[in-house]
Amino acid sequence: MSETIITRCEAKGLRMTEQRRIVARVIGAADDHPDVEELYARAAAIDPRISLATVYRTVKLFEEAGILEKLEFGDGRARYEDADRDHHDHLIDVNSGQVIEFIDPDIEELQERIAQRLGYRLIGHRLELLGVPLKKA
Amino acid sequence: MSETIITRCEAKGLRMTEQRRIVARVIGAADDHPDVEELYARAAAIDPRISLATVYRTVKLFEEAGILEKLEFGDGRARYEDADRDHHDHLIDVNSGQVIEFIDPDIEELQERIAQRLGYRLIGHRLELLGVPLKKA
DNA sequence: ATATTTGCAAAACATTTGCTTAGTC
DNA sequence: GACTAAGCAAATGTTTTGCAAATAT
Repeated sequence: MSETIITRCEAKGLRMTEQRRIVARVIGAADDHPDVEELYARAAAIDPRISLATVYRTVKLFEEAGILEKLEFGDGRARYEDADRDHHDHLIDVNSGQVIEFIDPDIEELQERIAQRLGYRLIGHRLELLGVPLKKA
Repeated sequence: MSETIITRCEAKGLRMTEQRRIVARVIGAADDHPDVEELYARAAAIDPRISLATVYRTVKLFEEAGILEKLEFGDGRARYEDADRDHHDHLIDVNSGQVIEFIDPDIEELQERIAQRLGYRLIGHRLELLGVPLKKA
C-alpha cells in the first residue's frame, strides 16, 4: 500500500536514474492530474538537469511497466497517475478540462456485468461532463 | 428519425456546399468509426475536389451545430458520429483501437444517479478494454 | 566496461489557420 | 454581388526519435 513508485520501479528491475527518480517523486506527490508538460515543470523545479523528452520517455516506460496509468481526457494532452492507487473513476468537465475523482460501488458491478455479457474484460471508466461549470448544482 | 444529416444542416441554416454535403453523406453512410483522415479518404473517393482542411472544418462545424458527436478514444485521432442516432455506448480495445457499440439500460440509470449524487449533468460514457483481443471470451 | 539513458534538435503526427480564390445564397 | 467557404501551405501543439555524450550497473 505504502509502496512508493520508486520501490516498484526497482522491484521491476528498471534502471533508476536521477531523472526517473524525480519523475516518480513528482507523480507520487501530485494530488491533481498534471499533463506531461506540467510534470516536466515540476521536475525541472527540483532539478533542472532534466529534459521534456526524458519525462515523456519515463512516463511511457513506467506505463508499460504497469506502474503508471495513462489518462486521456480528450483535450490532446495525456496525464499519468499512479496505477497502484485505490480504484476510482474520473469525471471531466469537457470544456474546462477540470477533473474530479469519485467512486461508486455500482460502477464496479456494472463493469463486471457488461464485461461478462459482452465477453470482455473491462478496465477503466470515464464519464464526461458537458458545459456545466464545475461546481455542485 | 430518417432525417438526414444534410436535412438537419439545412434546418440549422448552414450554408451547404458540395464538400459539406459529401462529408455529411459519408458520415451518414458509415457504420464504423472512421477518423478524420479516413473521412477525407472516403470523401475524396466520391469527389477529389475536397481537402483535408475542409473535412476538419466541416466536422467541427457540424459538431458545434449539434449535428455530430465527437468521440475521443485516446488514440490521438478524433472520430465523429451522427449525434441523432439512438443512444449507445462504446467499448474500445485500447490496444487495437477497435470499437464496438453496445447498450445497457443500467448505464442510463447509473449515469442519472451519479450525476445527481455529485450534482452534475452527465453526457457520454466510455468503458475501456485492455489488451484482450476483440473476440468474445 | 558496456549497455542504457540522456539532452538536444529535428521529425512526426493530428489539427488549425492565414490568405487568396472560388462558390453559395 | 456580398459574404462565406475552400484550397493550399505554413503554423501549431503534443509526442517521438536519431545521435553523440553522459551515466548506471
